[in-house]
Amino acid sequence: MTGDAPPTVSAALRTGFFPSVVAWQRRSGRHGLPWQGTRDPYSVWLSEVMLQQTQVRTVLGYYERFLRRFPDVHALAAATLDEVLALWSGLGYYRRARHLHACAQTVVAQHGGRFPTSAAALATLPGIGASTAAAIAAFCFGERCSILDGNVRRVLARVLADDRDPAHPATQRAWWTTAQALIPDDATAAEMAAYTQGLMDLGATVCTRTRPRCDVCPVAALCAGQASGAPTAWPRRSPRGARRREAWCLPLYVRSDGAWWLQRRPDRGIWAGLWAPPVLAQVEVLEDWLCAQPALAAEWWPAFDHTLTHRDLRLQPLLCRVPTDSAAGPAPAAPGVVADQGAWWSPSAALSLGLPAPVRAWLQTLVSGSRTSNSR
DNA sequence: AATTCGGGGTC
DNA sequence: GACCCAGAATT
Repeated sequence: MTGDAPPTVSAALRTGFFPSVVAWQRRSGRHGLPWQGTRDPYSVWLSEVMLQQTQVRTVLGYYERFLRRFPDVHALAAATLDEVLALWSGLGYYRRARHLHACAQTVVAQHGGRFPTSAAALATLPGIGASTAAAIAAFCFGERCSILDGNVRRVLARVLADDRDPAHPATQRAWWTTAQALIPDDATAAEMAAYTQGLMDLGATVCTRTRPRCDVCPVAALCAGQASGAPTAWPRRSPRGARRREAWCLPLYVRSDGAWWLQRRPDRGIWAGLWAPPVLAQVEVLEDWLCAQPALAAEWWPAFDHTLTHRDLRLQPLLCRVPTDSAAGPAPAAPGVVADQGAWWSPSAALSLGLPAPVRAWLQTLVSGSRTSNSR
């Protein structure tokens, strides 16, 4: 199918897709995930936000830990952002954690601690977009609304043999319309829950990216992609986006009497709100500083790479010691240090903070003493 | 409409 | 490496 018009949903699809997915989910879908088997909007919301752009396997450990610490929306709303970020540390897309916290506070302050019950109302809350709102509304309240995540986009593109660019907004609008049209007017709440889960399960376990298992697919008979014999031709690959840029990143680990100086990163940008050492973008700044203070020894540790969505970071850790009595005192006089945004932390305390993954990895390496430094 | 947000997994 | 993953917010 080509062009900008929404794809026509055939009568066969309109009548057959939904019940096939529902029946298949009940028989062969996933049922044991920790966020299943509940209609508690808080639990469902937490799982949906964690699962945004994140695979189930990655989320599993985080979800249980988070729910133990914050068992309901009131506990989460009463927490500090630092506590939330600490539990989110390593999961990435930290704006999600900030929105999660803000959303909990909004639900408590403006909705009496109860989540809105419609997708439209849910979508007005921080961090809840159209797809997440639909997931919560369908799972918890049986609303007849469709999700449209990466799995569903892939399934739809194949079922419709739709050649349009998945990244194009017009394509997304058309697929929202199609997805909605696949839901019967008389779908029950229980069916909506099974259907929504079934769409996710189908994309995750059957209609996979590289090796779709059309032989066990409940909608294979309705699928134009399968009929073509080459279902992996869809979804069409987007034209290459912007290439990741390389960036040097020189974290300056300042140590004093066993304590580490860490400071909170700005509210915007990479690793927003997390704790990290001062990060220099240019080595010259540090070298000038060191030349002026020959008594301080700086150690250069092996550089390593860390990939983000839009950056190829090349991290060059630097280790610097300052006099032993300063750990209880003021901020070190070092490049990049912002005194009122930082503090000294013991190793164990530091590792309980919200840290960027490479910072956590490096601190752990250092604390465990499994490596020796390259003194210079 | 295009960019900006992490980190980990797969092939 | 390329691509993807239960996307959303911002500009």
